[in-house]
Amino acid sequence: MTDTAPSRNRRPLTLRDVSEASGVSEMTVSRVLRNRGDVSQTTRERVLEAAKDLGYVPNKIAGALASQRVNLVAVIIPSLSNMVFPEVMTGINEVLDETPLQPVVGVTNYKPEREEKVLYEMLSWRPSGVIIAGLEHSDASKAMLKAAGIPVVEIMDTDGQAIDACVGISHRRAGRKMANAILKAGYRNIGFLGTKMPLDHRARKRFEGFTEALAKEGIEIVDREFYEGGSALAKGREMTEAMLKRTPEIDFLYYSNDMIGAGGLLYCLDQGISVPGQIGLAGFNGVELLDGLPRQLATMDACRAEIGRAAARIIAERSAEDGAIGGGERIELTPKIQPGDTLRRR
Amino acid sequence: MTDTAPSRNRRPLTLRDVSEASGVSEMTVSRVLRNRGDVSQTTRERVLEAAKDLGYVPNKIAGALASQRVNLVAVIIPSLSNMVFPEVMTGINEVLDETPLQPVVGVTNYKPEREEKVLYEMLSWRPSGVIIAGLEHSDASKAMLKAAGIPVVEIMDTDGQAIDACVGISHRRAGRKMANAILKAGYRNIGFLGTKMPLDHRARKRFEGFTEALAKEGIEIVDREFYEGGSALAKGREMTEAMLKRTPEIDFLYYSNDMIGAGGLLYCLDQGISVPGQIGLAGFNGVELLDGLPRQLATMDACRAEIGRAAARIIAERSAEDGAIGGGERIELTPKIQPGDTLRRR
DNA sequence: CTGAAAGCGCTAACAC
DNA sequence: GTGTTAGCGCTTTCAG
Repeated sequence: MTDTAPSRNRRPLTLRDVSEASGVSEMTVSRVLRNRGDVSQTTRERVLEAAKDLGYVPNKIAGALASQRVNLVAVIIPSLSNMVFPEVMTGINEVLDETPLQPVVGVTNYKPEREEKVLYEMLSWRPSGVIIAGLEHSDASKAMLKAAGIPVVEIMDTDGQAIDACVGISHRRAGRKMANAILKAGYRNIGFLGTKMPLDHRARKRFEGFTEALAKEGIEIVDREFYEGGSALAKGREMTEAMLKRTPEIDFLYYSNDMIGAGGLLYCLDQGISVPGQIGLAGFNGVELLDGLPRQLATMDACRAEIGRAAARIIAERSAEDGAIGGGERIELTPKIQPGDTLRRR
Repeated sequence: MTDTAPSRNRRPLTLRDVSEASGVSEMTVSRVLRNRGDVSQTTRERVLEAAKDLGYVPNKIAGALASQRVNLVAVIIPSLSNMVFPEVMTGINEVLDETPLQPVVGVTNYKPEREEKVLYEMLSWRPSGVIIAGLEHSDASKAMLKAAGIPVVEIMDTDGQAIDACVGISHRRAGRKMANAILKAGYRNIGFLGTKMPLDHRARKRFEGFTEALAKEGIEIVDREFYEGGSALAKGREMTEAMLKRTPEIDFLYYSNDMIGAGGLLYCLDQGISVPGQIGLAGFNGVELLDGLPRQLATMDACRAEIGRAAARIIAERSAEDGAIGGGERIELTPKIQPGDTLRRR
């Protein structure tokens, strides 16, 4: 803090510093640093060396203001601790890495008011595009997205009205598909276990599609249970135990995600319940994380990485064609059932 | 795309638009929107209404350039799919939510050259501070961090020389501690299972501390195995099987993370191996995710959330006192052993 | 191939 | 309380 204090509050270097150090005009320095326009080999080298010597880092704020171009893509998702969104991010990164675009993520914790705030904050940096999870947003959020004048891709879900482009799966259809597979396998006394989150619209839609398809065959869920908080694995265990004790005639358990499903599976194995003979089980998501359990849980791949890739591609393409908006692309992917070892085969 | 095409390439609204719409000077509009300085109640309302009507979103780029202030904190981490970094993020968010600061995350995938690129990219937005995982960085990265003139907090690890501030645990000490606990429990034929990643310095340091403490008691690891890629749970199973077949005298398996440890645990239970009697097991990280397994794996809490909180606090404090740099705070947290059910008690 | 001038949209620092 | 004047550090545009 005294004699050897690190240079504090040092003025950051500017183009002008590089210009003076290299004896080349600011403009030419700028051209060299951006690889724009023709610059002679000699000046180029001189500039590069000066910049490196000084440790110059360009100021993107100024650059963005001057060029009216910001190579940022806002990515707005509900959660990171979910295992599903990191995979979406991977897909997004994969595509954006090939472009000048950079993702910036914001997390909403499934709260509309947080989404609104995060969105406002991100839009105020004037990104080149927005990738946002879900089709349900507050009116204010929708208004902002429409007014932003940049490409908007809503991801994960296709059941509803998109603002602009949209990439995802139909969760309603996914629920129906699983219901039909379960019925076809001969199960009839079905219990449902899910999260309490009323704002997880995709889980809700899966549930709706599920019950709807059962209803079509004149079947109703015999029991249901919802949880919140805590370790999903442990919760899956507890809920399964509670439900099986309460409703012993159950022969199938449908879980709204793989983690609680895995908990249930472990419980059943512990109890010596025969799976999938006595009881069948299924989850949702296809999380690779769980490969390695004693049995492979039946599940459905949510196409996470592909959703990320497709969304990023849309932004990248439109951004290349000068930020055209309103393309309205709609990509519905088709999740496949992975029967694993917990869904009886007929 | 034709008649009802959404307004494309609309010029974004500026302060001037709000100024004109409300009949108040740009400066006053700016004051209202930032809650700065005294503005009469009437004009304030008039401005707010105009801004809302128009759907004005301030341009932070221009604001940041003019004020030389950017309320962004760069957070640079190796991975998101790890379960450990999301928890660090949670801690960071918790603290920054109370401040005007906003985290922006960059992911390096454990690659120094990517770290360099991500860092450069982020620094070029002139953030108020940097939180970066690890103490090992390329020379260029170190130079950038030193030259940036902003608070830098290196997190997760304290074994080494920090650039500025530092918050974490000593992984070497953590490794030693676990080794001593294992020896004290009476195990002598110890195998190690870890990741192949040579760039995961923290795993490496744990391993070093571990073998060092064993050596002090004249003991050497009897076998070791490293993996890469794939589902950690499945890999843990496979590696464990391979090692136990190869080296049947083993009585303890130390895993470099909880996921492979859990795989090993499941394998042992499958095989009817008595845990922790016949074989003891331990992992590292204390991932809550795994609560709910048939047995609780012995592990060590890495203090992830607290690390995030402490790091964010340092940035927030220094940022409040005008971005002072070189504070050099050093916070070493002490991870505790959670013996769970897989470490014999004496 | 290189340079000079004029902003980008906002805010700091003053006047009034 | 409110308005005016200069920039912030870069890039665009146009002239050489």
